[in-house]
Amino acid sequence: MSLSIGELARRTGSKVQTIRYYETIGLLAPAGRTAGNQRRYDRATADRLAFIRHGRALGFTLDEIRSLLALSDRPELSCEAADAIARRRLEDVERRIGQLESLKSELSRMIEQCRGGTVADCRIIEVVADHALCLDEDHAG
Amino acid sequence: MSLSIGELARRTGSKVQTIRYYETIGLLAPAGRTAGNQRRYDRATADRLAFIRHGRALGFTLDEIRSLLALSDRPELSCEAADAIARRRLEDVERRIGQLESLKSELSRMIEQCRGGTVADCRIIEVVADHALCLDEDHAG
DNA sequence: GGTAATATCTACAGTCGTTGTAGCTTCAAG
DNA sequence: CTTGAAGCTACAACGACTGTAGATATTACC
Repeated sequence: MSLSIGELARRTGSKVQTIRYYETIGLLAPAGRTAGNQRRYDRATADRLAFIRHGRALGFTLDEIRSLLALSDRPELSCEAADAIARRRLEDVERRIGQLESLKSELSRMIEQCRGGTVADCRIIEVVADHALCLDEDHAG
Repeated sequence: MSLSIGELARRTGSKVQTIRYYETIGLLAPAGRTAGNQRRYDRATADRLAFIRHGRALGFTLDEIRSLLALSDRPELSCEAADAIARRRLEDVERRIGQLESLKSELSRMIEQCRGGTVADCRIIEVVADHALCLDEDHAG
């Protein structure tokens, strides 16, 4: 099984440039080349890329993914490190959800109070202008 | 009332560079200068900056803030446009919350199933490696 | 007035994770 | 043999800052 970069992109839902980018930052090893200098990929690289893309979809940074990949190459190690990375990510996600919930209620309230009319009495402009009109102080993103 | 850039930064919770950045992209007008070429700010600019920072905290992009600022300068106009911008932002926030909730449950499930041990049987690595192990297909970026 | 610490100035590079572009070469199909 | 798609490299752009280097200005204190 030998894939061109385009096919690999299609199968993993990546863009061609993204794959090349992963190579330049060392997340993927330099691909083998055809006589005409085009990259060819094997199964292992395709799996690795799928891992990366799925990690991204789960919200991990490329650095975290780098660590997870390093771990997955050392199956005999304790998975403590992987656990820590995932927990850190989860905390991040929870914090972000909290922030967004507070934004959501602020925005909803602004929109609800906007009864059309002119900018002069627009609640939206007013609230953005004056933080003190906010219910929640917590939206410091 | 005439503020140095540092004092303005302190009062609005911005960084000095951020204020200069807003000037270079035209979000703030070029500031007046002292004889020694240092920027000085009046009340109006401080208010404008507070508007921008609060808009950012509410999740608006700088382009949206630009529009909101333009509107706030034209109080006689209908506030329909401001309403539309806020609604768009709210939809965005709600979509983002949905995504993050799905990530959150995926991550929690991964962590919960990780019982220590070695990487070889680590649920976290396994799930990142194989999308098919996910409950929810929906965490696409 | 002198000096030292702090603040400000400009200009530019770096962050993160891509995405887009320009100007080539290579490949596959008809 | 030609055409068009796909690949190549190298580099710039995105958004919204943040950091750095090296020069100048201001302020506080003696």
